[in-house]
Amino acid sequence: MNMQQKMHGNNHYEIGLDHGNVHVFANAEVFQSFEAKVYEMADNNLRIPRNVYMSYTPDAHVGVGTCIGTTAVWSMKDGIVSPSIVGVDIGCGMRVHTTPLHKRDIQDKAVRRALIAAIESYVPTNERTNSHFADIDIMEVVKQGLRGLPSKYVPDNQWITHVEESTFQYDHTYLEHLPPKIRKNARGQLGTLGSGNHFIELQYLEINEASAELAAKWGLFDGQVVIMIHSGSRAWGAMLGREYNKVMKEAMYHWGVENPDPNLIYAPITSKEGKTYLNLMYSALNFAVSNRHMIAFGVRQAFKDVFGPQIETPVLYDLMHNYALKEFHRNQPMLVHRKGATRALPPNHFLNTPVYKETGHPALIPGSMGTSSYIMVGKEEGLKNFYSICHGAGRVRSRRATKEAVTIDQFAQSLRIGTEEEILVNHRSLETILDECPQAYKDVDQIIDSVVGASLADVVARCIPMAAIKGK
DNA sequence: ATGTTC
Repeated sequence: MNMQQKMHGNNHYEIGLDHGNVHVFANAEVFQSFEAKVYEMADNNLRIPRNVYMSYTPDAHVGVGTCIGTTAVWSMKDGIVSPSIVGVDIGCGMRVHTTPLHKRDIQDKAVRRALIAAIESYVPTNERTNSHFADIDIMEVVKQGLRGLPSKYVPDNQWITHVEESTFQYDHTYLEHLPPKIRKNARGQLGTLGSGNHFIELQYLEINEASAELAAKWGLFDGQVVIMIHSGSRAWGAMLGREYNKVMKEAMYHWGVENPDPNLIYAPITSKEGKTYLNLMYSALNFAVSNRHMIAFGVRQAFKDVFGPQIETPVLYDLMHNYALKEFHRNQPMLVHRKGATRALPPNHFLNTPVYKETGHPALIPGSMGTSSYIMVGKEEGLKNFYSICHGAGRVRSRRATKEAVTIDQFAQSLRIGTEEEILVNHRSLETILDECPQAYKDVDQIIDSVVGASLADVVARCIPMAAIKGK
C-alpha cells in the first residue's frame, strides 16, 4: 500500500493512502507504535465515497470494520452513515460527579470498602441482575432520554443541563421496525453497569496551578474526591447495532457496493436503511445517557448511606465517545462519526451546552485500571480535527493475548495491592478482570501528551483512582 | 461492547 507522510504541525501527521488521506494526532513515540493494520483499515474506510475528513487520535487501535479512535465526517447532503464507524456499544460514554470530600476522607480502606458495598447494593454489577428501577418505562426512556424518566429520579435540574445531550429527538415510528427481542433483553437493564471496560471509579483530583482558575469555575479543587462512570447502552444498543449491520449488509449486496472488508457497513444517509439506522441510533443514545444517569443515581444513594443524607454529589458532565452526530461545520450540516473519540469543544463555541458555553465543556477521558484519568477542555485549534480528542488509553493487546502475557501478580502490583496506595476493587479475585489490566493498554500519559502537544485540548485535572468497581 | 453463537 502506498503511504506518504506529511507533517502539519506538532503531533499532527497526514498520511496519504491509496484511497485518500488520514490525519493522525500522536507524539513521535505513539506514532511509531501504530501497526500497519490501522492504515489498511483507514484505506478501506477511505474507499467510502465522498468522505470529507478522517482521522485517528493517539489511542487508535484495530477494531471491527473501523479502528477505535476514528473521527470520520461526511456532508449530510450527500454523505453516508456507518454502523461500523459508530461502533458496537452505541452511546458509550463518560460521566463525572463531584463530591465535597477530600481524599483523606476516604483514605481509610474500611470507608472505601463500605462505599464499594453500598454502590453495589444500588448498581448491579452482576451481568444478569436486573436494575432496582423496575418502575421506569424503557420505551419512554428510548423515546425521550432523560425527559422520559419519572421526576423522582431527577434530583435537580443540573442532572438535565450538565450533559452533552439530554434528549435526542427522532421519528418514533422507526421503533416499530425493531424485533421484539430487543425490548425483552433490554428490560431491567437501565442503571446497570455492564462488563468489559465499563467501570465506576472513585478518584481524587490533582490540579496544577495553570488550570486552577478554570477548575475552580467548574467546582473542582485539588485533592477532591470525584465519581467517574463509564458505561453505554447495554443490550439495547448492542442488539440494535447488530440487527442493522445485518440489514445494511444485505442492502449493500443488492446495491453492488464493494469493499475489501466485509465488516465495514455503510449506506447513504438519505437511503431507507441510512434513515432507519440513524433514527434507531438516537434511541440507543437516549438509553445510554439515561443508563449513566441511573447508575449515578444509585451511586448518589450509596454516598448518602455512608456519609449522611445531606451530602451533595452534583453532576459535572456526561458525554459520549461512540456515535454519529449532526454538527454544523464549514457552513454546512455534517455527520461526524466518533468511534472511540471524544468531542472537546473550546470556550465560546456555539455547539457547547449552555452552562459550559463560556468555558468550554469538561472532556472526560478515562485511563486504564490503576492509571490516571483526565478532565480536559478543548482548544480553538481543535477545529482542525472537528473538535475530536482521544477517548482513553486505547488497547495494545487483545483480551485473549493479555490473559496469556500478564500474570495476576503483575496486575496486583499495578493496583498497588497490599500498600497504603492500594486501589480497592470489588472483585475477590483479579482473574475475571485480568483482560482490563493496565498492561493491556497504551500508556495514557503518552496519549494525553499527544493530544496536548497537538493543541487539541488542555488538561484541567488529573484523576487518580482510589477504588474501582467492575462488572462481574 | 453484547441476555455473548446467525
